[in-house]
Order: sequence, then structure tokens, then C-alpha cells
Amino acid sequence: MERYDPKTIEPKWQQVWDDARAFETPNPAPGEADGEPHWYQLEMLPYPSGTLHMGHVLNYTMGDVLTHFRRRNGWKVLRPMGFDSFGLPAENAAITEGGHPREITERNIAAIRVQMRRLGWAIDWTREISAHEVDFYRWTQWLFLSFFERGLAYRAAAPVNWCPNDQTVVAHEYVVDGRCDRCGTLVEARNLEQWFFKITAYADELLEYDLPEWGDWPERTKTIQRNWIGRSEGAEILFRIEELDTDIPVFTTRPDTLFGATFFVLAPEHPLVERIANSEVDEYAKRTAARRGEARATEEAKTGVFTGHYATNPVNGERLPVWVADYVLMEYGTGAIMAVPAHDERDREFAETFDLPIRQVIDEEHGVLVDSGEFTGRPIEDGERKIVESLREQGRGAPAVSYRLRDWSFSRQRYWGAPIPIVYCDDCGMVPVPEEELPVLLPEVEDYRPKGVPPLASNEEWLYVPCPRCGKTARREADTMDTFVDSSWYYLRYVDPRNEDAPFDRRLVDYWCPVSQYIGGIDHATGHLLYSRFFVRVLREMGLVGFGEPFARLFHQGWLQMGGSKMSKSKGNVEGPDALVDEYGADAVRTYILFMGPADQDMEWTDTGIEGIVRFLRRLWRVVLEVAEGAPAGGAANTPLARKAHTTIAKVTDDIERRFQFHTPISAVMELTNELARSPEDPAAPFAAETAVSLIQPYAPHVAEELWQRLGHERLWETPWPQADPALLERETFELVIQVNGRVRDRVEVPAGLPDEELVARAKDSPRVQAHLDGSEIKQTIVVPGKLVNIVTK
RNA sequence: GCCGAAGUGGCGGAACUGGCAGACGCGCCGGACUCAAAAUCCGGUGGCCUUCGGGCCGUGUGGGUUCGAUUCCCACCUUCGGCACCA
Repeated sequence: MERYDPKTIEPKWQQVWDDARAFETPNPAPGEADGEPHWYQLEMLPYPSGTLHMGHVLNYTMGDVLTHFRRRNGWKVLRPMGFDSFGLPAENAAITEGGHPREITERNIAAIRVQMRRLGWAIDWTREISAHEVDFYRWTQWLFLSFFERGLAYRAAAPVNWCPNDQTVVAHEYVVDGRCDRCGTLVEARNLEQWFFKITAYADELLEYDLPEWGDWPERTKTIQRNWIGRSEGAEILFRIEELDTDIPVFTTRPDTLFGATFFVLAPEHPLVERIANSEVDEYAKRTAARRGEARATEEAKTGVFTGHYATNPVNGERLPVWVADYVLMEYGTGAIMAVPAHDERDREFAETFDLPIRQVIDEEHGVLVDSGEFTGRPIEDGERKIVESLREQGRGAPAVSYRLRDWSFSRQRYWGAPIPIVYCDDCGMVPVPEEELPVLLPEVEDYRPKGVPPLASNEEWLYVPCPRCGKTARREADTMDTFVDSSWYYLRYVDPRNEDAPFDRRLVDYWCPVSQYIGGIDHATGHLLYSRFFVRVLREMGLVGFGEPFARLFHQGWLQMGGSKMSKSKGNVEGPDALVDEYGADAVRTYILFMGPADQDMEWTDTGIEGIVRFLRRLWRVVLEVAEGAPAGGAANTPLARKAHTTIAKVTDDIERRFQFHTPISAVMELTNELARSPEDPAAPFAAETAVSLIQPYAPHVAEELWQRLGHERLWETPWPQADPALLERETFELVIQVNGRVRDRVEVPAGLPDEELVARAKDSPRVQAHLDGSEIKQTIVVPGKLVNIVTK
């Protein structure tokens, strides 16, 4: 018999699919196909900073299974692909390899396309986009201008993270444990003028996870985002510093403890600190403001200096000493706090260090306020409300909300990104480049390597342009945009990738979006996934889209491990699919990577594991060919094998569609194949063979297509998904489990549909059961119809 | 500290709604084919005991609810992830 040879059948079918344009999905014409079920399947696009590794293979194969499954179930499926080709990952790769970023990036893209084709993924290549192409980034610039007009993109001085290795500012979202997510270098705190997106204005909207347009997001992802946004309710209260004739607002979540305030603290960076003429304070503020992040957080002992000034507590007129201390952060709340050492651990520590008074104002045991003037004796919540009310009447306070979230810093002092379309004019100030002058092309520069100053500024011919407003010579913005700006909207461009008049057509985004199913790493929970949600909220306000969330359903694949540790470039254990495809074939690689375990868990790759899958595919090949060469189908037989085929259809369908579980369907098809191999004479053998081939097609499309053809059929990729016949799922007999006192003692085959009493009678007939009853008195019998009988004795 | 997820054979894992624990695969053991090997096929494989009929134990630990718990409840242990001088 002919051997299973993936090396010949895989290229063959890849060519057939290409020629047939099998996976292209045209957009509906205006007014057409509105009611047709459609599905937008998307996986996070790759950075072309190298070629694909096995993590990508898992991600895209999962998307591929869903794509085939939906297509064959009558859905119109949009399944595009593109490249996140701008930004640090691609640029750093270019620096390492020593070529121009465009050259390296495009070379990697070409290589990835070949890899993707070899894996046989069902991608609509007519919609391919790359972030670095002018056709794409002109619209990134256009969107920037729209945000700018609305005041949602602004330039300001603020504490930012500076990566000394990448020589650029990086976003808070991509600083992990104080290190740059791209290169692992410890970041430094700098106060720099940078571009920001005003994502904080959408903090409350981004916490709306209960809108009807939400499909299904993992609870843990929402939790991570909630923690990141960090919403706290409380009050803002004005404290007065009489000597300086100033009111200082503080934010507190515990206005009920206001009477317990015994001192007042300013962050070292607080603007008021400069006004306090005192060399000791000055020295302390300068020293501590420079230290941030990790260094400041891990400091064991509290430090601070007294300013010599006093702030008045509005609730009782008490004068509280004003200190400067670095445990108060400028970027949270108002950068100033009222300190209540009795009810705040940090304040207590500080008070103990500097011997400041500690006054208890809450009786924790009874949950009431004590030593709190007119509010004494009130329950905590009531007291809190009354205190804020009273402050409000005096104009000294109001309820307030504070967030941990900070605005998204998106300007980068790097070459490989979309230029920010802004011009600085001495007379007109900051002037946006007019829409009709877009795109602002990324210029060539002699040296694109990072030097801490924007490389774009070195091209003076590009840099100096007439001011769009007054015509006088002005200077372009030379920073470029963060790559996450590109990925915040790329999924919208896929629906209309060649549009020359707009980023996309409203009709088409509203037809396809939100993305039906998004798949990608959870490492983007607070970055890309939050940025994209922010973008869509803004785009909806602009009337560009008719929905408020980008991704209806979200799934995070687990990390693939090789050799015991998480795959990462720094560990050097990143393996690509090419050698494995050479050795085992794409179908085996695809099937094994999903067979390894639940797709959302971390998994360890083993070469012996994939050999099990190869054995399965060979067995399938052999068994199906035997059937194909044997007798033709024997009609609609109701045999054990036919029933097995139908239960397998039901199981595979339910697992993929409802349970989103990709490894158990493979087990189910293996079972069917094993049973088919055991009973080749069963009249339902041809049907079972067809079913096995049809069900494995989303996983192993090449061998499935080949076997389908040998079984005398065509174009499995567009053949409707098999349907389980409910009549054949019903069994005529079943194995009745008999328990005595909850322990299984026997199993007997009985006809389905017997009344309970009859089942109990059959159970009692069993000699084994009788041995265990041993004449003891029966207290109770429990019957689970179609399953078991439990006899309970005294 | 706060929030979240998870603990099942030698290994990856299954058991979906409280009803047969260990499907499927890997590995291992035995057998067939072969001069031999590979490939393939067949059988076995949680632990302990056994008079070979079967019995007992077993899903991180300890309790509980229930006729019955991997599944529900309480407490704890361990691992992983998020936040963290956030007022």
C-alpha cells in the first residue's frame, strides 16, 4: 500500500488552495448579505523581528481550526494576516543584523509568508497589511491628527520611563518589574516632554465589562485590566497653608479618618516644594525625586524632612506639620496626603520613625467613629458621608475618584516608526500637518541607530518645512510613534485594506467588527488590549465605527516550553517550525501542537509526543485507504461503528464550538479511527472513514483533503461540517452501573427506557450485588435513569 | 498585603450538569512478523493485598454536605499570574 507521505501531499494541496483562492473572503457589496452569518477570526499579528517560532504555530493553528470549522458550518469567515513591522522589535533586529530596518523587516516578512504557506494556514492574503507600508501608516498619522484635534493626543512634561539601552522613552505598560519589556534593561525615571494619549479620560469607560456587545473575555484578563486601571473612590479635601496663602488638595479613600490626621506630606516632586525656601528640603527633594521605581519602592526605612510649615485640617482647624517624603508619589492622587498614622500602615511607619503623634479615630470593633468631634459615634460609612457633606458645604471638599492608570506615552526617540505629523513654528507654535499633506513620509537618514536624540532630526532637508499656517520655516516633530499605535487599529484596516480615501469604510467595519474571536498572549492584557479598547471608544465618538469594543471574544494561548523553560530569545531555546515540518510534515506539527493539552495552559514540547501523532495520521491513512479500496458504502446502517461516528461528530463539534477545547476532539477522532481499524467489515466503515477524515480536516487539512479525494469526493475545505443524527446518538441498550452503598459492585447491559423499578429489580438480580447485600436490610434505592442504581443498606 | 488561576498514574492530560476516576496519547513491559533490526500489528500497564473469585486504598492536606464528591462548602498547604509606599 502507498505510504503516507506528507512531503508530496502537502505542497500539492497548498497549490490547489492557492489556485482555487480557497480562503479569500470578499466584502459584501453595499446592501448585500446583511443577514448572512459572518465571523471575524483574528490572531495577534507577528512582529517580523525574526521568523515564526512554535508559539506562533500554536496561535495560528488554533485560529485555523476555528476558521475551517466556521467556514464549513456556513459562516462567511474573515481571516486576515499582517505584520507589526514598525517599532522596536523589528528595528532592534535590524541593528543586530546590521541592515536597514526596511530591508531586514521585509526579508523577515517574506520568510514568514513562506512558513505560513508551508503550514497550510487558511489565510486571505488579499488583505495583507504591514504597519511600515505608507498605505498603512498614512492612516495611522490621520488617526493621530483626529485624536490631536480632540485634545486626546497632547504633548507635556511628565515623569516617564527612559530605557538607556534602547535610548527611548517606553510606555508604563511595557515596563515589567522596572525593566524595559523589549530588552530587559532597567529603566530610568526622567521628566521629559513627550506625547501622550489621554487614555485616563476613558478610565471609567474602560471598566465597563458588562455591556451587551461583550462576548466572552477571560475573567483574569478583566481582573488584570481592573487592577491596572486601579479605580479608587474617596474624596478630595482642601488643606490650607496659611503662610503660603495656598490651598493644597489631597485625595483620600478614608475621609472617615480625617480627625486622625496628625501630619501632612508632599511628594518631593510636588510643585509647592520649590516655593518652600529651605536648603534641607531642597536637597532632600532633589535627591529623592531622581530615585524612582524599584529603588524607591524597595527602600526599607521611611525618610523625609519637615518643611517648617503647617497645613490646616479643614474639619477641626488643627495645624498639621507639613513634611516632604518620597513615600508619597506625585503621579498618584494629588501628590499630597493627609497622614493618618492610626489607620494607615505607611503613615504609621513614618510617624514612628519621626516620633509624630498617632491618634485613633475608628473603633474597629464596633465600626464607629471615635474622637471625631460632632461625628463621634457614627458608623463608619455614615460618618464618611457626613464628613464629606460637611466639607462640601464649606467648599473644602467633595467626593472624588482616583486612578492608577496613567496616560499612554507614545512618542519614541527612534527611527523605525510612523512620523508624528506635527510641525513646530516659532510664531504659530504646534501646528498639525494638514490632512491633504499626509503622509509624512519616513525619511532616509544616514544613521538610524538610537543615540538618545531622534534620528529623524539628522535629515535636515526633511526636518525643516514651511509652517502649514504661516509659511515661515518651521521644524517637524522628529519623534516617531510607538508600534502599539499601529496595533491599536490594524484589525480595522483588514476589513478595507486598500481604501485610499479613509482608514476604513464605516459600513465594512460595522459589518465585520467587533472581531468575533481574538487569540493572543496575555502579556498584552494591560497594553495592546487596553490601548485598542481605548482607540475604539474614541473612534466611536468620532462616528468612525458603530461599536464600542474591539474584541468580542478573547482567548489567551499558553506559553510553549521547550527544554523545561519558557521559550524566549534570551534563553536561546526558541525553535522554529521549519525543521519539524521537514521531519514530520505540517499536518503532524499542527495536530500535535493542539493535542499537547488545553491550549490556554503552558505546555512542554516533546519530540516523542509528535511521533504519536504521526502514528495516528499513518493509521488513519492506512485504514481509510483500505476502506476506499474496498466495498462501497452500505447505506444508512445502524451499527456500533455508525453510532461511534455520530457520537464523535457530536463530541468534536461541541468541543470546538461551545467548550473551546481543541485537544479532546483529536482524542475523539483517534478513538473513532481505532474502532474503524478494529471493525473494517462493519457496513458503516465507509461512513466512519469519511467522518474521521472530515472531522480531522481543521487540524490536518492536507492529509484530510487527500483522503477525501481518495474516498471519491472533492473540496473538503468547503464541504459542510458533518451533522450528528440524534436518532443514532440514542442507544438501544446501556451499561447499568450498580452500586451498593455508593461503591460500584457490578455493571450489566440493559435495554434503554426501562422503568426505575425494573432497573432496581435487575440490579438486585446480580449475584455480585447479592453477595454485598448479604441479607442486610435495604434502606433506600437511588436510580439515575440511563446511568446507575445505588442500593443503600442499613 | 490585596486580587485571580491551578494542584488527578512514570509523563501530557480526560472525566462538560454531583453518578463507572485515569478516555486519548507518550513512556514502559510482553507477544506476533523478521536471519536481525526498523516500521507495523496484538495484549498489558494507578498503588497495595489476593485463595486469581476478588478485596482495600487512591484526584495537594484536614474537615463538612450527600445514597454518592476530582466536581459543592469551610479551613489550610503549594505553585503560577496581576497589582503593590496607589493614600
